[in-house]
Parts: sequence; C-alpha cells; structure tokens
Amino acid sequence: MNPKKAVSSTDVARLAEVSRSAVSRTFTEGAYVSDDTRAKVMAAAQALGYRPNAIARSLSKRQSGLIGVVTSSLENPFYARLLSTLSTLLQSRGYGILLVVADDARFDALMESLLAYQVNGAILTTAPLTSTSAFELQRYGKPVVLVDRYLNQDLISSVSGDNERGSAAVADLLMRSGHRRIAYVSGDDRTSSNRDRRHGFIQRLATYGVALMAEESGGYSFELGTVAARKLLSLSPRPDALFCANDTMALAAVEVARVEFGLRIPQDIAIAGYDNAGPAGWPTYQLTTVDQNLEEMARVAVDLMLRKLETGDVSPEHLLVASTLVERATTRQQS
Amino acid sequence: MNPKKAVSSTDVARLAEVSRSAVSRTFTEGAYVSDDTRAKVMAAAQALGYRPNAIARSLSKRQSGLIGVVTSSLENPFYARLLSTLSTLLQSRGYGILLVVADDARFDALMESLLAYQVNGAILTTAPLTSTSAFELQRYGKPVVLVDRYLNQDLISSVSGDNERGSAAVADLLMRSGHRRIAYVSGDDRTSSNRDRRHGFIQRLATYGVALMAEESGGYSFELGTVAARKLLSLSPRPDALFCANDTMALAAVEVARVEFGLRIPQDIAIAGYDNAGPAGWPTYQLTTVDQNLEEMARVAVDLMLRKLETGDVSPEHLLVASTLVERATTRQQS
DNA sequence: TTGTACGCGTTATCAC
DNA sequence: GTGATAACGCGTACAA
Repeated sequence: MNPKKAVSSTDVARLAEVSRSAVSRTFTEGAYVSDDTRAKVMAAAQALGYRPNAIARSLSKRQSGLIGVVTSSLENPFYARLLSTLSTLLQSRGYGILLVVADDARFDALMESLLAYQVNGAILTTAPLTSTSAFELQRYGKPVVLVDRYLNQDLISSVSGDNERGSAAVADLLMRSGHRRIAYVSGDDRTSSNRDRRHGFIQRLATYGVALMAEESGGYSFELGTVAARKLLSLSPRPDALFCANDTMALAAVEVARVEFGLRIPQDIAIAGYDNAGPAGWPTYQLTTVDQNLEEMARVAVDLMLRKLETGDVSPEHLLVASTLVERATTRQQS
Repeated sequence: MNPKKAVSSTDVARLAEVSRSAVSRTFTEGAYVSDDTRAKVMAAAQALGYRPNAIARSLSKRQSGLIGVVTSSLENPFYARLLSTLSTLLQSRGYGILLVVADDARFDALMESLLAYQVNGAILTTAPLTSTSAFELQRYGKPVVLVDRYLNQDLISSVSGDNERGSAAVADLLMRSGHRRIAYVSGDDRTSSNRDRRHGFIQRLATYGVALMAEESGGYSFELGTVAARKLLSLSPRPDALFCANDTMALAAVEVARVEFGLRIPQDIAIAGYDNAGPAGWPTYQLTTVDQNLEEMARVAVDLMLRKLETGDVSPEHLLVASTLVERATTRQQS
C-alpha cells in the first residue's frame, strides 16, 4: 500500500486493552461506554495520536458527512461572500465541504464527483438550465438546494432573494423622484435572478403607466456594463434614470456617465444597482442599490438543507428572503 | 443502514456475469481487461447507472483523492480569485477539493478534518503563525503548500509573490517622479506578505538616502485604511506620496484625499497600492499598483503540489513568482 | 456495559 | 486475462 500506515482503532484498542468496539464507542456521540474504559481509551488515543478515519466511517455509514457546494468562478464578489458564509455555517454544524467550481460547460461532469464521494446533500449557487445532474442527485435521495436561482420545473428546492419586490422598490423610488425616461441594464438572461428583477421592475413601472424607455444587456460584468451604459446614454432624449441588474454594471454606468458624458448624478441622471457590493458604499459612488441580505440567504439555505437531511424529505420547497432598498446619493431624494 | 442502497460493483458483476474484480479493472486506468469483458461490464454499468464509490476506493487505497484547501473569509477579492483558480486547476487534474474556511481562532480544529478525511495534501492560503497543524500534516507524509505567505521556520513549502521586489519597484517609481515625503500604510503585521512589502520598500528607499516619513497600520481593510489615510494626510508637512500594502486601502486613501482633503491626485499627492484588484483599473481611480500575477502563483502552487504528490517528497521548497508594476494615473509620470 | 462477527464497496494479491 | 479472497478502518446487531 502506498502511504504510510496511520494509527487505527485497532492500535488504540490493543494499547488500551479493550476491544475495537470500545474505541469506536468512545468516539461516537451518545454511546454506552463506562467512564472507566472511556478514560483508558482516551489515554491510549492521546498517546498514539489517534484520529478516527472519516473515510472508513463514511463507508460504514454510507454517509460521508460532506456537503457538495457548487459555485461558478468567484470573480463576482457576491458569490465569494455567499460561498464564504455557506461554508462557515456548514462547518459549524460539523459538515465538511466538497467544493466544486464549475462553469456551465463542465458542470455535469463535475457533479459526478459529488455522487462519487457520497455527499449527504448539495448546495448549488450555479446551475445551467440544461443540467440534469441536480435531479439525479435528488433521485438518489440527496437533498439539493439552489441558492439565488431556480430551475424552470420547480422540482428542486431553492432559496432566493425577493428579486421581484427588490426591483419593484427601485421602481417606486424612481417614480417618487419624478423620473419618467427609464432604462434597464440587464444581466445574464439565462439566470432566474435577472428575469425576476426585470419582471418586477417592469411590472411595477406599468402600475404607474410608465413603460421602459430602453434596455441593454450588460452580462453582469463591468466591461459589458460599460458598453451598455454608453449605448443608453447616447440615446436622445437621454434616459433620466438607469436601473442596472447588479452593482458592478451600475458602477460602470456611473463611470461612463461622469467621465465620458460629463453628467452629474443624480441631477442629470439617476443610477441604481443591485447587491450592495463593497464599492457601492464608497464615498465616490454612494450608489443606491438593493441589499439581498446575503448572510440571511445563506442561513436560510443551510437551515433548509439541514432540515431535509434530518427528515430525509426531498420534496421541493421554495423560500424567499426579503431584500432591503439602500437609498444613497445616486438617486434623487424624493420630492 | 440509513440511506438507500446504491448500485455497487457486485450488482454490475452479477448482471454482466463476471467477477467483481473484472468490474474494478474496467474502471481502473491501465489495467488488464479483454475488450470483450470490458464491453460487457460497461453495458451492465450503463444499464444500472453504476458509479464507482470514491469513498470505498479511498479506504482501500488509503488516499482520498482530495486536496484540502484552506482559506480565510473570502471578503478579500484577492483570496476569492486565488481559491477559484486553485480549485479549477486541481479539478482539471482530477482531484476533489475539501474546502475549509478558517479564521485564526478555529484554524487548528478545522485542520483536523483534513486529517480525518485522509486528504492527499493541503494548500493553505491562510495560517496563523502559532499553528502546528500544518506541520502535523506533513509529519503524516502529506505535502503542504503555503500560498502567498510562509511560516517562520521555513519548514513548509511556499509559493509567494515577490513582495520585496514588487514594492521596491514602487519605491523606484516614486523616486523617479521626485517624491521625497513618503508614507506607508501597512496591512496586517502578522502576515509575511506585509512584512516583505514593507521591508522591500524601506530598503529600496534607503538606497536613495530617503527614509519613510510616516507609517500607519490599515489592517488591509477599507475602513481602517480610511482612518490611516486621514492621519497621514493631516500631518504637516503633508506626505507627497502614499504607498499602501493593498489596493483596498489605497482606494480608501484616494477617497479620503479627494473627498475630505480636496487634493488632486497625483499633483498634490501620489498614491500606489498592491494587488491590481478590479476597481483599481476603473476610470475614476486608475490606481498605480503591483500585479501579483495571481493566476501564475496558483499554477505554480498546484504544480508544486502535484510534484510532491508524485515523488512523495515532503521537503520544503520556496518558490517566488515575479510581480509586475502597473503604472497608472495616481502616480506622476517620471520626469 | 462489553466483545464478537459481519458488512460497507473497493483495490491488491494471488493462483489459475 | 480472470476470479477467489484478503485487506482497508469503522459501525453496529447480537450475544454474552
């Protein structure tokens, strides 16, 4: 065998002069062991530097104690913070984290490894619409929870920010401030969050009898956001308000408006974003945005996962986490 | 037993009318199987939806095929990108990733889980100076690689950016542009990267016969960076150049200089950072900074890990990755 | 409360 | 090339 042999429960048992099961029991929560043997075992374990082998335990219990967490590339700080929070919470509950960083292309192939390692469940912060592996996991009785997105069929549990109400709140704000020429910079059209933000925004505008003046896709990135902003600001008449599907694009729009068009914000044009990312609060920007309450989203997602794990119930549930409008200086004070 | 039974190699063997060993062999790279039986096995496996159980394999081989990756909270986009790149590379080499998000307090406790899950090796992007668990891992024959930091004793392999030369390059730039009243905003004093950046900067200034005019600690965060910048800009005479140990603090300094002190950059004061984080390149900032070539750092770290894994050699190696000065608009053009 | 014996799913070692 | 059989380290009925 390749690696050098580690200390096993057999070694401990021998030194402590008890059976192997005694060792197993002292390392098992709530098992019957006398204080006497427990002490002997602990002493021996200490002496040898014994640690229970989680792999062997997993094989025996057919549960690895691992939760698969799948995310896309972490360029986007929103997902980085989400992963960080999810991980911390899962760890504090005693679970290990099998991380998968997947772009859409390799998604299904990488999901295989979750199956292979017998994860107890999986939390996905990314998932191509065409993917079937999430369903497959569920078919094996492993709970799956999508965070901040859902798949069309509603067959997989999800926890999302309330994107519709969040952007409706932005619509209200813009209306109250007297804007009427309103444009939208959309994110990735394939994501449910973008669809919901767009829909909630347009619907709410409609209740005021206002229609979107224009719309461009900015793909959630700074570069594409820049391009989209340029197009929209070149229109005549120029929009007097821009709502962007995330902060990165909104900040790009602020840059373009100020640097390339010499516009004053919010006097000449109002700009709002989504996410409440770090730079949004910096003095130079003071961007009005919507906070998704990401920590709470993570907590709700982990709680849902744990509940499903306990009950063994895999049926889909869809939870919504309230978002908060953060009014700053890039939109006019309501008149 | 709890979860419902999955398809095992025994099931496949039975259906294919071969032995379990035959099944194992067809799923093992480079093993002797006739095309005939391989075909039969594959057909049966397909029909039953069989996937080899990685946990069982790990137990048998005493290697999990998992690499532990330990990071601190991902608030800092630098670490988020690093994790993302490391993970992608490791995955493409067929390894799974056991993620640990650890603050200094819980570090050693969480490192235990790496041992428990029999990781093949570990890559650490964080590690408290007092920690012993990294050494412990190595004592078990598991290679450990530190990224962007090292521990005092030089006993653990590391891959770092060339912090000394990176900040020396900044010193050169400031000197060439005629600055003489130079202040430094330091990061976390407990990290090797901060020590090296500071040391390289001060040493190089000394070769010009210039000493640091002042220094404040900014703890790598925007908030503390703001406080530090305020103090330094209140000095009289005021510094004519600020070098900050990372971009986050440098951007905070730019904000303070412009908004609170009404200073023009770089005419009144030059500011430089470190990392080349996203916002550093935005039009509003155009921050002069040092790019650590993070993708290359990750590649070198993964290559080192794989090499150690192959050779079984655990002896420490210390690799340096060159950094690149990125000259932008927050420092004066050299005269 | 303790120990015995078997099972978890796979790989490795042998004979054949 | 193939198929028994013994590890791998641990959990857990079951009997004692």
